Amino acid sequence: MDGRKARGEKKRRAIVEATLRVIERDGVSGVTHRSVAREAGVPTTAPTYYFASLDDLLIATLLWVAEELCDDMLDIIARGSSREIASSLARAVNENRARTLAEYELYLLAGRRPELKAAARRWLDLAVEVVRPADPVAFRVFLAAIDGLLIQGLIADVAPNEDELEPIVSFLICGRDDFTPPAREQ
Amino acid sequence: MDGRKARGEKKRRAIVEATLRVIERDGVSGVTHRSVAREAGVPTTAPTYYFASLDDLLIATLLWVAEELCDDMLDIIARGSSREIASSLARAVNENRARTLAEYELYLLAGRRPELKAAARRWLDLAVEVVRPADPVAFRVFLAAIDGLLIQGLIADVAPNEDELEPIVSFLICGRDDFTPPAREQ
DNA sequence: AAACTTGTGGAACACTTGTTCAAGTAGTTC
DNA sequence: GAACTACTTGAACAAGTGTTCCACAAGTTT
Repeated sequence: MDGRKARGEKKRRAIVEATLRVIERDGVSGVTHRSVAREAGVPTTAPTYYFASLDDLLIATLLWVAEELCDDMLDIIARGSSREIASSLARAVNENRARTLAEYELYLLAGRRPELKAAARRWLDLAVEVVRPADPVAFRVFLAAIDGLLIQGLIADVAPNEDELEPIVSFLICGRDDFTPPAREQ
Repeated sequence: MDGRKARGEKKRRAIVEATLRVIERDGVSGVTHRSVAREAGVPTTAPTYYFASLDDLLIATLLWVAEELCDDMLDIIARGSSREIASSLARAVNENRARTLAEYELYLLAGRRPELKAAARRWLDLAVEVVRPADPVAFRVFLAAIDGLLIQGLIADVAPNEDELEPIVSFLICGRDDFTPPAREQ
Protein backbone atom coordinates (compact mmCIF):
# COMPACT_ATOMS: atom_id res chain seq x y z
CA MET A 1 0.00 0.00 0.00
CA ASP A 2 1.40 3.35 -1.07
CA GLY A 3 0.69 6.08 1.45
CA ARG A 4 1.44 8.71 -1.17
CA LYS A 5 -1.26 7.49 -3.50
CA ALA A 6 -3.72 7.37 -0.64
CA ARG A 7 -3.05 11.00 0.24
CA GLY A 8 -3.17 11.88 -3.41
CA GLU A 9 -6.56 10.30 -3.80
CA LYS A 10 -7.79 12.20 -0.78
CA LYS A 11 -6.56 15.48 -2.20
CA ARG A 12 -8.15 14.68 -5.51
CA ARG A 13 -11.45 14.15 -3.78
CA ALA A 14 -10.99 17.38 -1.81
CA ILE A 15 -10.50 19.26 -5.07
CA VAL A 16 -13.69 17.83 -6.52
CA GLU A 17 -15.61 18.78 -3.39
CA ALA A 18 -14.19 22.28 -3.53
CA THR A 19 -15.30 22.50 -7.15
CA LEU A 20 -18.84 21.67 -6.17
CA ARG A 21 -18.78 24.36 -3.49
CA VAL A 22 -17.59 26.88 -6.07
CA ILE A 23 -20.40 25.88 -8.40
CA GLU A 24 -22.92 26.20 -5.58
CA ARG A 25 -21.65 29.68 -4.83
CA ASP A 26 -20.81 31.11 -8.26
CA GLY A 27 -22.12 28.69 -10.84
CA VAL A 28 -20.21 26.64 -13.37
CA SER A 29 -18.81 29.80 -14.91
CA GLY A 30 -17.11 30.58 -11.61
CA VAL A 31 -14.97 27.48 -11.84
CA THR A 32 -11.33 28.23 -12.64
CA HIS A 33 -8.18 26.50 -11.58
CA ARG A 34 -7.47 29.33 -9.26
CA SER A 35 -10.90 29.65 -7.68
CA VAL A 36 -11.03 25.93 -7.03
CA ALA A 37 -7.51 25.88 -5.64
CA ARG A 38 -8.31 28.77 -3.33
CA GLU A 39 -11.49 27.05 -2.14
CA ALA A 40 -9.65 23.79 -1.53
CA GLY A 41 -6.69 25.48 0.12
CA VAL A 42 -4.16 24.05 -2.31
CA PRO A 43 -1.71 25.74 -4.69
CA THR A 44 -2.91 26.84 -8.11
CA THR A 45 -1.20 24.01 -9.89
CA ALA A 46 -2.76 21.20 -7.85
CA PRO A 47 -5.95 20.96 -9.94
CA THR A 48 -3.88 20.69 -13.11
CA TYR A 49 -1.81 17.97 -11.57
CA TYR A 50 -4.82 15.83 -10.75
CA PHE A 51 -6.96 16.68 -13.75
CA ALA A 52 -5.76 16.89 -17.31
CA SER A 53 -7.85 19.98 -17.95
CA LEU A 54 -10.51 22.19 -16.44
CA ASP A 55 -13.04 20.24 -18.42
CA ASP A 56 -11.90 17.01 -16.84
CA LEU A 57 -12.36 18.60 -13.44
CA LEU A 58 -15.93 19.54 -14.27
CA ILE A 59 -16.59 16.08 -15.61
CA ALA A 60 -15.21 14.47 -12.45
CA THR A 61 -17.43 16.76 -10.41
CA LEU A 62 -20.51 15.85 -12.39
CA LEU A 63 -19.79 12.14 -12.05
CA TRP A 64 -19.40 12.50 -8.30
CA VAL A 65 -22.52 14.63 -7.92
CA ALA A 66 -24.47 12.21 -10.07
CA GLU A 67 -23.80 9.44 -7.60
CA GLU A 68 -25.02 11.49 -4.69
CA LEU A 69 -27.99 12.73 -6.66
CA CYS A 70 -28.87 9.14 -7.39
CA ASP A 71 -29.04 8.31 -3.70
CA ASP A 72 -31.03 11.44 -2.89
CA MET A 73 -33.52 10.96 -5.68
CA LEU A 74 -34.10 7.31 -4.93
CA ASP A 75 -34.60 8.26 -1.31
CA ILE A 76 -37.23 10.76 -2.34
CA ILE A 77 -39.01 8.35 -4.62
CA ALA A 78 -38.79 5.44 -2.21
CA ARG A 79 -40.72 7.30 0.47
CA GLY A 80 -44.28 6.17 0.07
CA SER A 81 -46.07 9.12 1.60
CA SER A 82 -46.75 12.16 -0.51
CA ARG A 83 -45.98 14.32 2.50
CA GLU A 84 -42.51 12.91 2.81
CA ILE A 85 -41.84 13.37 -0.87
CA ALA A 86 -43.15 16.93 -0.71
CA SER A 87 -40.94 17.55 2.29
CA SER A 88 -37.86 16.32 0.43
CA LEU A 89 -38.67 18.46 -2.58
CA ALA A 90 -39.26 21.50 -0.37
CA ARG A 91 -35.90 21.00 1.26
CA ALA A 92 -34.23 20.75 -2.16
CA VAL A 93 -35.47 24.19 -3.20
CA ASN A 94 -35.03 25.88 0.18
CA GLU A 95 -32.29 24.71 2.55
CA ASN A 96 -30.44 22.93 -0.25
CA ARG A 97 -31.24 25.48 -2.91
CA ALA A 98 -27.63 26.16 -3.86
CA ARG A 99 -26.88 22.49 -4.16
CA THR A 100 -29.94 21.83 -6.30
CA LEU A 101 -29.05 24.74 -8.56
CA ALA A 102 -25.54 23.36 -8.94
CA GLU A 103 -26.90 19.96 -9.81
CA TYR A 104 -29.07 21.33 -12.57
CA GLU A 105 -26.23 23.37 -14.00
CA LEU A 106 -24.16 20.22 -14.21
CA TYR A 107 -27.21 18.43 -15.57
CA LEU A 108 -27.34 20.84 -18.48
CA LEU A 109 -23.61 20.47 -19.00
CA ALA A 110 -24.38 16.89 -19.93
CA GLY A 111 -26.61 18.25 -22.67
CA ARG A 112 -23.46 19.42 -24.45
CA ARG A 113 -21.18 16.45 -23.67
CA PRO A 114 -22.57 13.18 -24.96
CA GLU A 115 -20.15 11.22 -22.78
CA LEU A 116 -21.76 12.68 -19.66
CA LYS A 117 -25.32 11.90 -20.55
CA ALA A 118 -25.27 8.43 -19.03
CA ALA A 119 -24.10 9.75 -15.68
CA ALA A 120 -26.63 12.57 -15.58
CA ARG A 121 -29.44 10.27 -16.56
CA ARG A 122 -28.47 7.48 -14.23
CA TRP A 123 -30.97 8.28 -11.49
CA LEU A 124 -33.76 8.04 -14.00
CA ASP A 125 -32.67 4.60 -15.21
CA LEU A 126 -32.05 3.44 -11.67
CA ALA A 127 -35.43 4.68 -10.52
CA VAL A 128 -37.20 2.65 -13.17
CA GLU A 129 -35.08 -0.36 -12.32
CA VAL A 130 -35.69 -0.15 -8.58
CA VAL A 131 -39.36 0.70 -8.65
CA ARG A 132 -40.32 -1.58 -11.53
CA PRO A 133 -43.51 0.40 -12.19
CA ALA A 134 -46.62 -1.38 -13.30
CA ASP A 135 -47.54 1.63 -15.39
CA PRO A 136 -44.34 2.93 -17.06
CA VAL A 137 -46.08 5.90 -18.59
CA ALA A 138 -47.43 7.11 -15.27
CA PHE A 139 -44.02 6.67 -13.73
CA ARG A 140 -42.35 8.58 -16.51
CA VAL A 141 -44.75 11.42 -15.86
CA PHE A 142 -43.93 11.25 -12.19
CA LEU A 143 -40.18 11.53 -12.85
CA ALA A 144 -40.63 14.37 -15.30
CA ALA A 145 -42.83 16.22 -12.85
CA ILE A 146 -40.18 15.96 -10.13
CA ASP A 147 -37.60 17.60 -12.39
CA GLY A 148 -40.11 20.22 -13.43
CA LEU A 149 -41.21 21.02 -9.90
CA LEU A 150 -37.62 21.39 -8.74
CA ILE A 151 -36.50 23.59 -11.59
CA GLN A 152 -39.62 25.73 -11.35
CA GLY A 153 -39.09 25.92 -7.61
CA LEU A 154 -35.64 27.35 -8.25
CA ILE A 155 -36.93 30.27 -10.27
CA ALA A 156 -40.00 30.96 -8.16
CA ASP A 157 -40.14 34.30 -6.41
CA VAL A 158 -40.41 32.46 -3.14
CA ALA A 159 -39.66 28.77 -3.28
CA PRO A 160 -42.63 26.53 -2.51
CA ASN A 161 -42.80 24.89 0.88
CA GLU A 162 -43.89 21.46 1.94
CA ASP A 163 -47.55 22.40 2.37
CA GLU A 164 -47.79 23.85 -1.13
CA LEU A 165 -46.09 20.87 -2.72
CA GLU A 166 -48.03 18.19 -0.86
CA PRO A 167 -51.27 18.39 -2.86
CA ILE A 168 -49.32 18.36 -6.11
CA VAL A 169 -47.30 15.32 -5.14
CA SER A 170 -50.43 13.73 -3.80
CA PHE A 171 -52.14 14.24 -7.12
CA LEU A 172 -49.14 12.67 -8.82
CA ILE A 173 -49.11 9.47 -6.83
CA CYS A 174 -52.51 9.08 -5.21
CA GLY A 175 -55.10 7.12 -7.09
CA ARG A 176 -52.29 5.70 -9.13
CA ASP A 177 -50.02 4.02 -6.62
CA ASP A 178 -49.27 1.39 -9.20
CA PHE A 179 -45.61 2.30 -8.95
CA THR A 180 -44.92 2.28 -5.26
CA PRO A 181 -41.63 0.52 -4.63
CA PRO A 182 -41.88 -3.22 -3.99
CA ALA A 183 -40.70 -3.31 -0.36
CA ARG A 184 -37.19 -2.04 -1.03
CA GLU A 185 -34.98 -4.14 1.24
CA GLN A 186 -32.65 -2.16 3.50
CA MET B 1 -38.08 60.41 -36.12
CA ASP B 2 -34.37 59.85 -35.66
CA GLY B 3 -32.89 57.52 -38.26
CA ARG B 4 -29.83 56.99 -36.10
CA LYS B 5 -31.83 55.67 -33.18
CA ALA B 6 -33.74 53.40 -35.49
CA ARG B 7 -30.56 51.88 -36.87
CA GLY B 8 -29.14 51.73 -33.37
CA GLU B 9 -32.14 49.81 -32.12
CA LYS B 10 -31.81 47.43 -35.03
CA LYS B 11 -28.16 46.83 -34.26
CA ARG B 12 -28.95 46.34 -30.63
CA ARG B 13 -31.44 43.68 -31.55
CA ALA B 14 -28.90 42.10 -33.92
CA ILE B 15 -26.41 41.86 -31.07
CA VAL B 16 -28.95 40.15 -28.83
CA GLU B 17 -29.80 37.69 -31.58
CA ALA B 18 -26.11 36.99 -32.14
CA THR B 19 -25.75 36.38 -28.42
CA LEU B 20 -28.48 33.77 -28.54
CA ARG B 21 -26.76 32.07 -31.45
CA VAL B 22 -23.52 31.97 -29.50
CA ILE B 23 -25.31 30.43 -26.52
CA GLU B 24 -26.92 27.85 -28.77
CA ARG B 25 -23.54 26.94 -30.18
CA ASP B 26 -21.19 27.23 -27.18
CA GLY B 27 -23.34 27.75 -24.13
CA VAL B 28 -23.56 30.75 -21.82
CA SER B 29 -19.88 30.37 -20.98
CA GLY B 30 -19.04 31.00 -24.63
CA VAL B 31 -20.47 34.48 -24.50
CA THR B 32 -17.80 37.18 -24.58
CA HIS B 33 -17.84 40.64 -26.06
CA ARG B 34 -15.59 39.41 -28.80
CA SER B 35 -17.43 36.21 -29.66
CA VAL B 36 -20.74 38.05 -29.82
CA ALA B 37 -19.25 40.86 -31.90
CA ARG B 38 -17.74 38.37 -34.31
CA GLU B 39 -21.04 36.51 -34.61
CA ALA B 40 -22.96 39.73 -35.19
CA GLY B 41 -20.37 41.12 -37.60
CA VAL B 42 -19.80 44.28 -35.59
CA PRO B 43 -16.66 45.71 -34.00
CA THR B 44 -15.60 44.48 -30.59
CA THR B 45 -16.72 47.60 -28.86
CA ALA B 46 -20.28 47.56 -30.18
CA PRO B 47 -21.67 45.29 -27.45
CA THR B 48 -20.16 47.51 -24.79
CA TYR B 49 -21.67 50.52 -26.42
CA TYR B 50 -25.17 49.10 -26.34
CA PHE B 51 -24.95 47.21 -23.07
CA ALA B 52 -23.41 48.49 -19.88
CA SER B 53 -21.79 45.15 -19.18
CA LEU B 54 -21.64 41.55 -20.34
CA ASP B 55 -24.15 40.75 -17.66
CA ASP B 56 -26.56 43.28 -19.08
CA LEU B 57 -26.19 41.65 -22.46
CA LEU B 58 -27.08 38.26 -21.03
CA ILE B 59 -30.02 39.77 -19.20
CA ALA B 60 -31.30 41.40 -22.38
CA THR B 61 -30.96 38.10 -24.17
CA LEU B 62 -32.90 36.27 -21.49
CA LEU B 63 -35.66 38.84 -21.56
CA TRP B 64 -35.93 38.55 -25.33
CA VAL B 65 -35.85 34.76 -25.28
CA ALA B 66 -38.44 34.70 -22.52
CA GLU B 67 -40.90 36.50 -24.77
CA GLU B 68 -40.43 34.05 -27.59
CA LEU B 69 -40.54 31.14 -25.19
CA CYS B 70 -43.82 32.47 -23.90
CA ASP B 71 -45.37 32.38 -27.35
CA ASP B 72 -43.98 28.93 -28.11
CA MET B 73 -45.09 27.43 -24.84
CA LEU B 74 -48.58 28.87 -25.04
CA ASP B 75 -48.81 27.55 -28.56
CA ILE B 76 -47.90 24.11 -27.30
CA ILE B 77 -50.36 24.22 -24.44
CA ALA B 78 -53.14 25.72 -26.50
CA ARG B 79 -53.16 22.79 -28.92
CA GLY B 80 -55.84 20.49 -27.66
CA SER B 81 -54.65 17.24 -29.14
CA SER B 82 -52.03 15.26 -27.29
CA ARG B 83 -50.45 14.37 -30.60
CA GLU B 84 -49.89 17.98 -31.47
CA ILE B 85 -48.40 18.70 -28.07
CA ALA B 86 -46.16 15.66 -28.35
CA SER B 87 -45.12 16.82 -31.78
CA SER B 88 -44.15 20.25 -30.46
CA LEU B 89 -42.18 18.72 -27.61
CA ALA B 90 -40.41 16.33 -29.97
CA ARG B 91 -39.42 19.21 -32.20
CA ALA B 92 -38.05 21.10 -29.19
CA VAL B 93 -35.63 18.30 -28.32
CA ASN B 94 -34.69 17.37 -31.88
CA GLU B 95 -34.71 20.01 -34.62
CA ASN B 96 -34.65 22.82 -32.06
CA ARG B 97 -32.42 21.07 -29.59
CA ALA B 98 -29.76 23.79 -29.48
CA ARG B 99 -32.37 26.45 -28.94
CA THR B 100 -34.06 24.52 -26.16
CA LEU B 101 -30.73 23.91 -24.47
CA ALA B 102 -29.96 27.62 -24.64
CA GLU B 103 -33.32 28.45 -23.15
CA TYR B 104 -32.75 26.20 -20.18
CA GLU B 105 -29.28 27.61 -19.61
CA LEU B 106 -30.78 31.07 -19.47
CA TYR B 107 -33.58 29.68 -17.32
CA LEU B 108 -31.05 28.58 -14.73
CA LEU B 109 -29.32 31.92 -14.97
CA ALA B 110 -32.49 33.34 -13.49
CA GLY B 111 -31.96 31.06 -10.52
CA ARG B 112 -29.01 33.24 -9.58
CA ARG B 113 -30.46 36.66 -10.49
CA PRO B 114 -33.62 37.43 -8.57
CA GLU B 115 -34.45 40.26 -10.96
CA LEU B 116 -34.69 37.78 -13.83
CA LYS B 117 -37.02 35.35 -12.14
CA ALA B 118 -40.17 37.13 -13.23
CA ALA B 119 -39.16 37.00 -16.88
CA ALA B 120 -38.15 33.33 -16.77
CA ARG B 121 -41.33 32.41 -14.98
CA ARG B 122 -43.60 34.45 -17.15
CA TRP B 123 -44.79 31.66 -19.41
CA LEU B 124 -45.95 29.77 -16.35
CA ASP B 125 -47.97 32.67 -15.03
CA LEU B 126 -49.35 33.43 -18.47
CA ALA B 127 -50.31 29.83 -19.03
CA VAL B 128 -52.38 29.79 -15.86
CA GLU B 129 -53.96 33.10 -16.81
CA VAL B 130 -54.85 32.05 -20.34
CA VAL B 131 -56.03 28.55 -19.61
CA ARG B 132 -57.86 29.33 -16.38
CA PRO B 133 -57.73 25.70 -15.30
CA ALA B 134 -60.61 24.21 -13.37
CA ASP B 135 -58.14 22.04 -11.49
CA PRO B 136 -55.08 24.16 -10.65
CA VAL B 137 -53.20 21.26 -9.14
CA ALA B 138 -53.57 19.09 -12.22
CA PHE B 139 -52.47 22.00 -14.36
CA ARG B 140 -49.45 22.64 -12.20
CA VAL B 141 -48.47 19.02 -12.66
CA PHE B 142 -48.94 19.39 -16.38
CA LEU B 143 -46.63 22.41 -16.54
CA ALA B 144 -43.99 20.76 -14.39
CA ALA B 145 -44.09 17.65 -16.53
CA ILE B 146 -43.50 19.68 -19.67
CA ASP B 147 -40.35 21.17 -18.18
CA GLY B 148 -39.24 17.77 -16.96
CA LEU B 149 -39.88 16.04 -20.25
CA LEU B 150 -37.95 18.67 -22.16
CA ILE B 151 -34.94 18.71 -19.87
CA GLN B 152 -34.83 14.93 -19.71
CA GLY B 153 -35.17 14.84 -23.48
CA LEU B 154 -32.05 16.99 -23.72
CA ILE B 155 -29.89 14.53 -21.82
CA ALA B 156 -31.35 11.39 -23.34
CA ASP B 157 -29.02 9.25 -25.39
CA VAL B 158 -31.35 9.68 -28.31
CA ALA B 159 -34.00 12.34 -27.90
CA PRO B 160 -37.56 11.01 -27.78
CA ASN B 161 -39.70 11.40 -30.87
CA GLU B 162 -43.33 12.27 -31.29
CA ASP B 163 -44.54 8.68 -31.06
CA GLU B 164 -42.75 8.07 -27.78
CA LEU B 165 -44.01 11.27 -26.23
CA GLU B 166 -47.61 10.94 -27.35
CA PRO B 167 -48.74 8.37 -24.77
CA ILE B 168 -47.09 10.35 -22.00
CA VAL B 169 -48.75 13.58 -23.03
CA SER B 170 -51.98 11.71 -23.52
CA PHE B 171 -51.77 10.38 -19.98
CA LEU B 172 -51.16 13.92 -18.76
CA ILE B 173 -54.21 15.49 -20.35
CA CYS B 174 -56.63 12.71 -21.21
CA GLY B 175 -59.25 11.86 -18.67
CA ARG B 176 -58.52 15.18 -17.07
CA ASP B 177 -59.26 17.69 -19.80
CA ASP B 178 -60.55 20.02 -17.11
CA PHE B 179 -57.95 22.54 -18.20
CA THR B 180 -58.37 22.71 -21.93
CA PRO B 181 -58.30 26.35 -22.98
CA PRO B 182 -61.70 28.07 -23.07
CA ALA B 183 -61.94 28.61 -26.85
CA ARG B 184 -58.93 30.90 -27.18
CA GLU B 185 -60.07 33.55 -29.64
CA GLN B 186 -57.74 33.98 -32.62
C1' DA C 1 -23.67 76.19 -41.59
C1' DA C 2 -23.19 75.78 -36.77
C1' DA C 3 -24.24 73.13 -32.71
C1' DC C 4 -25.98 69.02 -31.15
C1' DT C 5 -26.60 64.21 -30.56
C1' DT C 6 -25.84 59.46 -31.77
C1' DG C 7 -23.31 55.86 -33.46
C1' DT C 8 -18.46 53.84 -35.00
C1' DG C 9 -14.37 51.45 -34.30
C1' DG C 10 -9.34 50.91 -33.60
C1' DA C 11 -5.82 51.10 -30.01
C1' DA C 12 -4.70 50.18 -25.61
C1' DC C 13 -4.99 48.94 -20.49
C1' DA C 14 -4.81 46.14 -16.65
C1' DC C 15 -6.16 41.79 -15.43
C1' DT C 16 -7.37 36.84 -15.37
C1' DT C 17 -7.18 32.78 -17.65
C1' DG C 18 -5.30 27.64 -18.62
C1' DT C 19 -1.29 25.46 -18.77
C1' DT C 20 3.79 24.45 -18.72
C1' DC C 21 8.16 23.99 -16.57
C1' DA C 22 11.62 22.88 -13.60
C1' DA C 23 13.36 22.42 -9.18
C1' DG C 24 12.24 20.35 -5.05
C1' DT C 25 10.42 17.11 -1.21
C1' DA C 26 8.94 12.97 0.73
C1' DG C 27 7.57 8.29 0.60
C1' DT C 28 8.66 3.39 -1.41
C1' DT C 29 11.44 -0.29 -3.14
C1' DC C 30 15.57 -2.65 -3.77
C1' DG D 1 21.71 4.46 0.89
C1' DA D 2 20.68 4.52 -4.00
C1' DA D 3 17.24 4.50 -7.47
C1' DC D 4 12.69 5.32 -8.31
C1' DT D 5 8.19 7.07 -7.97
C1' DA D 6 4.53 10.28 -6.51
C1' DC D 7 3.41 14.48 -5.12
C1' DT D 8 4.33 19.82 -4.40
C1' DT D 9 4.71 24.40 -5.71
C1' DG D 10 6.20 28.93 -7.17
C1' DA D 11 7.42 31.31 -11.33
C1' DA D 12 6.36 32.25 -15.81
C1' DC D 13 4.04 32.43 -20.47
C1' DA D 14 1.02 33.32 -24.14
C1' DA D 15 -3.59 34.03 -24.97
C1' DG D 16 -7.87 35.93 -24.07
C1' DT D 17 -10.75 38.82 -21.13
C1' DG D 18 -13.92 43.23 -19.93
C1' DT D 19 -13.64 47.72 -20.39
C1' DT D 20 -12.00 52.52 -21.33
C1' DC D 21 -10.64 56.13 -24.29
C1' DC D 22 -10.75 59.07 -28.03
C1' DA D 23 -10.79 60.74 -32.54
C1' DC D 24 -14.17 60.62 -35.92
C1' DA D 25 -18.28 60.03 -39.05
C1' DA D 26 -22.98 60.72 -39.82
C1' DG D 27 -27.31 62.07 -39.02
C1' DT D 28 -30.71 65.93 -36.71
C1' DT D 29 -31.99 70.28 -35.19
C1' DT D 30 -31.82 75.23 -35.14
